[in-house]
Amino acid sequence: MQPETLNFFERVYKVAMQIPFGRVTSYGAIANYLGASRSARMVGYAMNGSVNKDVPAHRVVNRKGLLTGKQHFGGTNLMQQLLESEGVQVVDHQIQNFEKVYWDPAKHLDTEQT
DNA sequence: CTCTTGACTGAGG
DNA sequence: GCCTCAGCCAAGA
Repeated sequence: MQPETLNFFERVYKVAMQIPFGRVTSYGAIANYLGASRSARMVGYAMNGSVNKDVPAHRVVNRKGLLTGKQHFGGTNLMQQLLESEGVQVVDHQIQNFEKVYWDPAKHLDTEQT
């Protein structure tokens, strides 16, 4: 279990940082992994401060594979370029082969996270 | 304590 | 298949 000493945001950061290279996930997936499947919005909200951290927020998109948060990356196509740099094809803010690059933390990670 | 906001999701038209 | 409405939940003022 996660120690409540860490805020909801901190938990999101940890999971996001564990996203493998060239892979992406959805807010709901992270929220579900944290046991807060209803708090998907909170995940994105938390990412707001993750930009300045070691959290690859660009690997986190909504359930449609759309780069909804690209706006928060400076208002440019930075987020898209970052994903393409990792081998993720992105067209018009939308991830191609989303099912292939999709990565579910609850499915690949364990309950333990350092 | 109450109200507002938000990088979401699912259901309905 | 696209658009709109409502629900959920945590943090900040």
